[in-house]
Amino acid sequence: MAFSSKTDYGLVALIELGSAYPSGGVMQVAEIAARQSIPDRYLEQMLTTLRRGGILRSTRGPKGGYQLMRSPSEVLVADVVNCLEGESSTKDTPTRPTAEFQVLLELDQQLEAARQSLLRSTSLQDLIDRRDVQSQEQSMYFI
Amino acid sequence: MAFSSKTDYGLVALIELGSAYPSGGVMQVAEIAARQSIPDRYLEQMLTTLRRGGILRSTRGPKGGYQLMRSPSEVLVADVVNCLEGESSTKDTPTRPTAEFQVLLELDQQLEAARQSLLRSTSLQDLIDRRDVQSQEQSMYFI
DNA sequence: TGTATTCCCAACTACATCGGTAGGGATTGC
DNA sequence: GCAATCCCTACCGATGTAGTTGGGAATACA
Repeated sequence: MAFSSKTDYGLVALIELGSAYPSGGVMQVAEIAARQSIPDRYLEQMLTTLRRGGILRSTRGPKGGYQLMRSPSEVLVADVVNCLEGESSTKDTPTRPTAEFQVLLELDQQLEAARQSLLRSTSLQDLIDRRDVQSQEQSMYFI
Repeated sequence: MAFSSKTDYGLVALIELGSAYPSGGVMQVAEIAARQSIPDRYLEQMLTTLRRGGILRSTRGPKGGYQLMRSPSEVLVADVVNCLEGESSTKDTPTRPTAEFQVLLELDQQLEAARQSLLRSTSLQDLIDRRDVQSQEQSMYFI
């Protein structure tokens, strides 16, 4: 049960922006899209959503772009995921009648709680660190 | 992030069959479907899948029906969920190139592991017990 | 002031999946 | 033989996913 492509794209974009954060931290859609080989006009939509969600700020015109509102360690993966996949509106459970369905509802809430707990315990900075560790390991093969 | 209706229907059907297990434990599709108010011709498909998955056994003809292959405490919710939603084949990750996507893949595997862990720690008998406890609580209101 | 650059907003499309319906066949008990 | 039951497979409409596209509005810079 993977993330949707929206969520994936949004997260990798934020990893890029988070990596740039210490040094100014402004990047343009086209730049991020090129580095990650994803469609730029599509990525634009995710960044717009993240801006509306208070995670990014944008500047228009030449030399414009996007940057993080907070530092990478203050952005939780849960924030991002909820922002990006909360999108498709408003499906509250139609509440099936029987006790059996009720039990499944509880089980489902248990699963969702576990998921949120993991997502809340991971920050953007954690993802950046993992990427850096991994890149390091990768380069070891060439020694 | 709820279960699909297939998974829901399959699980409630198994709760019904599990409750009947001590006393013979044969029930017919139409019977289960009526008790849970779900479309019988649709439920048929889920029970077929569960039979192919080795969770149910079936008998045809008059007085036929379905029954559990193992006792409810030997059937894990993980078995059922994997059987029912493993269905729609063939989606192996197209393996995105960058290190950033790799990190997301790991995170996703972490989430999936947590989910499976919870589903593996819950048996059909557990669900039956929870339903019974809940029905008990429900009836307390009428004292 | 003009113009290129960048983000902004919204509509449109192709395709897959979901939830369900439907037709007809195979087995079995009576 | 015949009715009950499961079995297999095709089909269908609605919804969601993964984009594409067509413009508009702000801004740096000449």
